[in-house]
Amino acid sequence: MAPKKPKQYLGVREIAKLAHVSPSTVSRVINYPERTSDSVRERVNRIIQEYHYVPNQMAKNLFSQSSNSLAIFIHDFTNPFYGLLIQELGQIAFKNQYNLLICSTLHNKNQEIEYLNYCQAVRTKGIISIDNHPSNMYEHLHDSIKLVSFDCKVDSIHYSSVTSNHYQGIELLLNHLIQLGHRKIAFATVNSPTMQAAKLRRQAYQQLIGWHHNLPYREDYCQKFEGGNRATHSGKAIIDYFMNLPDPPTAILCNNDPMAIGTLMYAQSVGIRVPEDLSIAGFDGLTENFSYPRLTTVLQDYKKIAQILFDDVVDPSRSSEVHHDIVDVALSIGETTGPVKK
Amino acid sequence: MAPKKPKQYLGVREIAKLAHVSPSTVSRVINYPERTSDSVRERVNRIIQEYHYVPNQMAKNLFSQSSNSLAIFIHDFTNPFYGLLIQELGQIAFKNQYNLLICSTLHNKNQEIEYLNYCQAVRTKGIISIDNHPSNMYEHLHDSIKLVSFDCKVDSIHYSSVTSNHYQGIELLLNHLIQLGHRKIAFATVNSPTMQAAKLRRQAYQQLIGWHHNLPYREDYCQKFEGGNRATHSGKAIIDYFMNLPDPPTAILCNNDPMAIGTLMYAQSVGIRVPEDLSIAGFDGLTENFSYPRLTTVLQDYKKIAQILFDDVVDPSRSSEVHHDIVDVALSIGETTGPVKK
DNA sequence: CTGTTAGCGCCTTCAC
DNA sequence: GTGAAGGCGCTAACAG
Repeated sequence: MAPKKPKQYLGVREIAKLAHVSPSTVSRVINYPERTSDSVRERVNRIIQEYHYVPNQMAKNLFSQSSNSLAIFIHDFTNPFYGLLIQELGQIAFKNQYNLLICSTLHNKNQEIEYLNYCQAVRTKGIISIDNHPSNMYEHLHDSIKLVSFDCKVDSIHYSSVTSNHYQGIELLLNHLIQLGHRKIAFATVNSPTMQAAKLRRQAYQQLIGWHHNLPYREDYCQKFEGGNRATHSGKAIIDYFMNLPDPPTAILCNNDPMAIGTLMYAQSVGIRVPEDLSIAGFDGLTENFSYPRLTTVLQDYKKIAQILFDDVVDPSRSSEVHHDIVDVALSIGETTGPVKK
Repeated sequence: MAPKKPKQYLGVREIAKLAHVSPSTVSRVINYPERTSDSVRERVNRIIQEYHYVPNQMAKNLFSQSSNSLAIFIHDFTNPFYGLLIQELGQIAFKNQYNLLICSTLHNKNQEIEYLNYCQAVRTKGIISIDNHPSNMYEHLHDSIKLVSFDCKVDSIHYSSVTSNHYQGIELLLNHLIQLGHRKIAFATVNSPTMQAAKLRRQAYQQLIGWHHNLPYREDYCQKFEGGNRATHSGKAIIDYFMNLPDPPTAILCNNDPMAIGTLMYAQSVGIRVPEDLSIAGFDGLTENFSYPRLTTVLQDYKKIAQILFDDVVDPSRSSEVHHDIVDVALSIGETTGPVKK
């Protein structure tokens, strides 16, 4: 039979009529083929293919009381690390027959609430909240909706969370720099109060700096700069600020890769040699954030993070209780860090 | 009443019972409040709020025969430009009560087909295909599903498309460079055969180079390098190749911003001054792709693109026929292009 | 192995 | 202005 382009969606009943069977037999052929006779199965399947029958998922959903969907709440879609994470989540979801609903909230509280309502309306299985600001918006969330957050602080008693081991990352960077002889290590953080990851990294720096060879913690070495979309742009401000201090640092840790790359580029453009004059390191670990020379940075294990986020939401053995996972990171030594200048 | 966390989803019937009205009255209060008396409306609304009643969207969908959803087919999620585009699409969709289904296909044909099937199963209103490779997978797509593609070539008779005016972009760049005195202008393209945008940019370069002051088209000035995720990494190869030609160019156009930034960084790291020794320009126009010095590039109008994509799929006055829109671009002159060295 | 029946939760005629 | 009845498309229990 020549395939025909359908003009109108067919239902089980039409297919049943065409195959001279009952609707439930059609349903059975699709869902429990082993419970049907060969002859009937073949006949029905032939009709299904010939007419391009596609079962109405909405009816299935209604019946099963679930939409098999996961919602992703995210603010900044243009952050490539989050892109990678969502892509990975998409793959995992696909394998498990889930689909991903994108709720891009752009820090709009009303939008957040409307999306949240929609998630309940479609009986979403779970919500994965990425880099979302703390909020009490989840208080009326239905029990059947699991919520798990990445890189953000929510009600830790009721909801699970996953985060990279930012502390470990900073420690690895500091160890590396100190081995290279650095003692004057600055930290460029971001001024966004909502980013939990940034806060943790900054705290790790503040705590660890004193424990390594008893370096003094200096206020002037830990400064806030513009982050988010404009992180790379902060490079100029970072160099201008730190290199004009009376006692400038010999190494600068940046809160994330874009900031580090901006810093690197600006340093080079004003004649500061990296790493001969200044060492620079980032945090995130995206292959796309490649630079010349290659950036020393901390790699986050996005695959593992995605898997845990997914399991926390759909795997019954995990989702039944609240977890707070911290995922190991790894140091990636590039060419932007080197021995301190004598 | 103290708000109570629901243990189980309520239906119209429960609400109706609690408010001492019939289910249809509850439905009417929600959908046609003006057709109800004040007293009943208030009473029902009070119960709805008190019990956090959320109408089951799946039942509504089943009844309305539509899921009010749009699917986005995309390969590379980590491209920030596509992130920006999807974010914008998400905003437009939200305003119009649509939701976005993410189908991240990663060049996997089977996955593409399964997603496509799912889209039909949920009676998706439309599919927006971003940077997708040409394929005949759409041939059995149901008539009610509108398809529109961005930056990719599909069956142009049956499906609409939107694309930036790549030709215009290249022309603006070439005019700019020629005004600066450049005559030896190279083009670094990508080796991906599936990217329609790259192909159009390369063709524009090849055609235009001869028309501007009768510059000769030189094979050796138009070369392919690695693109996609590793575009930035191509910087070394680009510089190594072009600058070692017997007659090296004075300006390099790159197919996209990441390539241009990689080229810029590598050039600087090996002591080539930009723009004094070499002019470099990109294409895409993302604020995140900021560099020092600031990159000369072509800005794509992602807001307009998103709006057209959306309208092509849901606006009946547009979606009823096939459109092929080409969106104007703008030149953003930065500091990586300058007068040619004498 | 197959057909009949009922119902998922909602909406919309149609009477009253 | 309100209630009763039927159906959207599918599936699962229950007969045969």
